[in-house]
Amino acid sequence: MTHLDAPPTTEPDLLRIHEVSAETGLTTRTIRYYEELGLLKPAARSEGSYRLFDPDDLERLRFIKGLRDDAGFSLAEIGQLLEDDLARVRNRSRFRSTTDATERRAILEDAMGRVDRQVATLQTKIDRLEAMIAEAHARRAHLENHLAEIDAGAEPAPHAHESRR
Amino acid sequence: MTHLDAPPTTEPDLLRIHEVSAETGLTTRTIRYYEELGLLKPAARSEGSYRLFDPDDLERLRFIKGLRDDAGFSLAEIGQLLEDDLARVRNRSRFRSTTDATERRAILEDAMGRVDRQVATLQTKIDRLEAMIAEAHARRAHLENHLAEIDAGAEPAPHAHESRR
DNA sequence: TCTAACCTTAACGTTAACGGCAAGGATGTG
DNA sequence: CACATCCTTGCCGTTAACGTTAAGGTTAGA
Repeated sequence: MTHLDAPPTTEPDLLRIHEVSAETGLTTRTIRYYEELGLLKPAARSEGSYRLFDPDDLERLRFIKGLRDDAGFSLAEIGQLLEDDLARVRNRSRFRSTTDATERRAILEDAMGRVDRQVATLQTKIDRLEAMIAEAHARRAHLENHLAEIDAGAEPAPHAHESRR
Repeated sequence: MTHLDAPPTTEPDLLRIHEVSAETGLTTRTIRYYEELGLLKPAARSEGSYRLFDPDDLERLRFIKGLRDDAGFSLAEIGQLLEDDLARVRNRSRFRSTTDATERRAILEDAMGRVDRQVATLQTKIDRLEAMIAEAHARRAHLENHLAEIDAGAEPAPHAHESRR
């Protein structure tokens, strides 16, 4: 077992691809594939061209996974959503490179607009899902109605099949 | 006691695949593919083995499309959700074939359970999406915080965030 | 009846999203 | 320094979800 801590010589907490895989639950192949698609930037490379990932990259990968698994977005759609995120990261350096309050304001407001768009996209999906739930509830109510009729103990009206929806 | 309806010798409003396609926005190939996967039953066939669809089939296809596009479920997952729906349709004939109130109750309660499971599945997805929205709101709040600092005057507090690179 | 427009099955092609090698270089540990 | 592990870049294989002919049967209208 190694007893010396990693001395903070230069950059700390940079992970190699296998550790990132264990951390995110994505396979190394998938991570490389996402980079190939442009969803991720290499973060950094070691002397021997090993990929090195920082915490921001992990967050980004988890975000991608969430959009993919939980939201069911395609990688193309995720690419759109991440274009926003990517611009946000680029804005960080721009942000630090200026002290002009007006420009900083503009950058921040731009970033906020991007986040708002992400939220709107997700909200649209939620709305549709809720509409489907509402339909399901309608079906359920219909069944409950039948049940009540039976409990009332009689043959109900002819019920000429479904009417309009 | 109930007098019989007019004999439905020939069922009306049965659509052919192209009309169904126009009606649902799915291609004919897709509709046949869904049947091939078992997501849909042929409804009926003409003398020359043309597929004929009734209104229930249209509803089912729209439901499938909603699960696919809006909810982002795979066709395999949709198959699971529809197993419930399919059983529901089968139950209809069983339902009509009995007059035993107890059995009718059982069938209806079973159907309600299936609907409830569909709702739960959809709700799970909504919950995850809302969690992602919450994260986005957190990012937004962070940005707003920065903005407030700028508006309050130049250099803000040290800000022990992860601003170190 | 004849034909244009629709339908059938069968089979091969395509794209997205990876999985799985293979050949060779990089790293760290005894 | 030797060796076991990692990593790299290809490149081919696979599955899902269709698209696209091809070859031929069916329907409805003039």
